[in-house]
Amino acid sequence: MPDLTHGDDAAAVNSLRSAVMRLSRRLKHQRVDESLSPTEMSVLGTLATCGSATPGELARKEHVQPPSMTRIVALLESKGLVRLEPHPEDRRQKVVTQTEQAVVMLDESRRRRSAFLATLVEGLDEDEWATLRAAAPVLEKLAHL
Amino acid sequence: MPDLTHGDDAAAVNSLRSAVMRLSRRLKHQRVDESLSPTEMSVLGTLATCGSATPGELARKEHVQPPSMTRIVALLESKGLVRLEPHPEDRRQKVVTQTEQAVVMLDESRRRRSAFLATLVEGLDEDEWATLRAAAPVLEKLAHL
DNA sequence: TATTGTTATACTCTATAACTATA
DNA sequence: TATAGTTATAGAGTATAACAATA
Repeated sequence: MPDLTHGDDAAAVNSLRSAVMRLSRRLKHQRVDESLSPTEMSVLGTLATCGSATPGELARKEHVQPPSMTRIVALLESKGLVRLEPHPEDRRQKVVTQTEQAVVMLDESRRRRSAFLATLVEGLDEDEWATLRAAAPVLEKLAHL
Repeated sequence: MPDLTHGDDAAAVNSLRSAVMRLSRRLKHQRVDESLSPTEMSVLGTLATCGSATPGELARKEHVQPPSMTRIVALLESKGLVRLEPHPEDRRQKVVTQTEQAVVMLDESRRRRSAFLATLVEGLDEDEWATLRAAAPVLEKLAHL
């Protein structure tokens, strides 16, 4: 448990916040599928790892309110990227599952995303990129805490 | 210049993108001043380092279109956080400068932001936090490329 | 009575297009 | 003719509040 009252740590926190906000604004524009928002992409990514989930679970994981997730899931279903099934035990809930089409799309899109980020990462040297690569899983953990 | 055709690098890029998007969504809600958007805060941060700039320069730095910056600058001025002066050499341009009030506000807010991020960072161990601290400046560089 | 999900509605932020003033 | 900034307008994404169905 880091001591955030320390000056350097506070500075790092501010630096991190600023960089994350700026980067996210740029990434928003680089969409795999032009018609899919970052959160919609993120939901597909989550489903790719956890298999399937209820709308409520997805809303909590993506830090979005339930009505927003309703809208997102409906849009993804209309595009054939997820399938909605009744919950086996609780008839209030639904189960959202990714379709084969979503798997193919996510896979196919990886190349394009890399292409854009490559243009940014090429501005880094090997050491900087190594630092960032090491930090990626930590950032993911932080985002999920 | 890293080789992004390599599988691990591509995976790191995806991990990075996902984490940055998720984190940014959460940070959006943790505002110093409830009435200031992330971009507005970011503009103040930029002015804190570069002193003053024209609206056009700010729009480019924040990766926002000029009309959006017009709105942001107008809002910041109405709150007494920036001052608008005529450009000394080009009467089409304006010079945006931070006020003393903005300096105080940014300073005062640092504690609060740290308080929130601390709750997340406390979920990391020392090594993870060290990794993230090292990556912060690289992320900033990447965001500015 | 509490919880899951939905519908209706409004708000915030940003973008594009068209305009004004200056270079 | 080109550039800096603005105004007007539209669109995307999200939130809150009120509601329906089920537990």
